[in-house]
Amino acid sequence: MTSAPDATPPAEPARRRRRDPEAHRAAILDAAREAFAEHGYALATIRDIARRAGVTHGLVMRHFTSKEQLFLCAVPGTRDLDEIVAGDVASLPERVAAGFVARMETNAADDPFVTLIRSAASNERAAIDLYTAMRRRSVAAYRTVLDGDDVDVRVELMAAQLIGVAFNRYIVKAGPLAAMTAGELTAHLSRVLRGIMFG
Amino acid sequence: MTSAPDATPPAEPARRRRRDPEAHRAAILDAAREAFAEHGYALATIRDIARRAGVTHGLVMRHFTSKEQLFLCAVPGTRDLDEIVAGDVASLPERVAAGFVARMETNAADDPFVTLIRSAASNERAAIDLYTAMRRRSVAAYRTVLDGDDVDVRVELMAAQLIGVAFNRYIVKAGPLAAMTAGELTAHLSRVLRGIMFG
DNA sequence: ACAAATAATGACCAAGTGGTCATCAGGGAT
DNA sequence: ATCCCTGATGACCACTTGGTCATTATTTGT
Repeated sequence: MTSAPDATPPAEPARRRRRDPEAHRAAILDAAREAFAEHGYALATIRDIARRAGVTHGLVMRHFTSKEQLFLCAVPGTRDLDEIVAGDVASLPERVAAGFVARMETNAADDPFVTLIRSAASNERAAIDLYTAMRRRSVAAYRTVLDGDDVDVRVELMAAQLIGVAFNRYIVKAGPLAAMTAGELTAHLSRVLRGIMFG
Repeated sequence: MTSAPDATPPAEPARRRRRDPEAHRAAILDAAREAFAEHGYALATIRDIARRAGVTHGLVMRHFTSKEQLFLCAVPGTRDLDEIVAGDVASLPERVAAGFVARMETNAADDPFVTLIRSAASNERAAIDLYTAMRRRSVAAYRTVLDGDDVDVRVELMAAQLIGVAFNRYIVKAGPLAAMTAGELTAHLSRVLRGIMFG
């Protein structure tokens, strides 16, 4: 019976069992956002998430029932797009570019955009659904200020550009797009998005 | 008619052990290309590849030593880009768009482009390396016909556009970009690429 | 002070992974 | 025919995964 769980590693020998469901739940969600963005849905593991949150993987299951549920709870939809879109149409490309870069630059580490790109690779239903919902919402937002029957296509082409840029700069992190400054990126993106939107 | 021509009974009870290393090697490579494109590096499994190739997973290991080796052998670099690039610069965007769409449309199922996008999501060294090599080669090809100090950036922005489009149309397979015909896609892509390249 | 309620744990499970290896069998050379 | 090299197999290994559940420890109500 040497079932000693772990012979007191130097750090914390008497780690008292905390009892605080709300805090734990929040910690798990944060950890999940991080892990899912870092590895994508399929490759992120519940145990790793539990470790980051400082709890056991059993507790994660207790709170969220399944990996898919956790994913759905942790990864939010797109935020603040409406604010960016609102305004005069002429400068829309600049606002979109600036908004995108600002958002990604401050914390690409657990941005849903990155998460969904990484996750969609695995054909996981949950990820595809979230991605679809996100796209639908984007198109709807743009529709409030743009018109024309090919708005959808143009919005989609802009989204494609952003996906590609995100892929290179924030996922693969190599090449010219990853090397340039945020300002330069914004400038290039403004020009390209303008071309897509109004070209 | 009434007598069943039992050339191939539903299940093969006496599956004789074939001995044909070259054919098997080729079959494994084909199966690997397919599987890696379908699931990405991390999520593709050697056993599944073996199954598709009609051999045992032990044989796959025997031929390729490791999953990473198999990946490197199976996923080739970009082909035929030089031919597309060669020609008058004025119509480059159209040729690139048409070449891209033609290639993806005929067999996106095991295109290295899709494979690398799906694989890079998992931060796998082998995938990242292949992707980097592919990008380097692309830039080199374009450099033979274009000049200017921001060629690299423009090429990268075009690549980003193609990645985004590939992501929507051939990976997620949803939305306007997935719904339109190949011809329409080519037209849109021509316009957008032209804007990126010469805008 | 005690007991009921329940948050948290950790042992456990079946399934699946990449990788190893003793063994077997096909077929060319003799 | 026979031998023997080696292509091919499948049992096996250590490990990881998502998920379950009996136990244990901590609050809270009384």
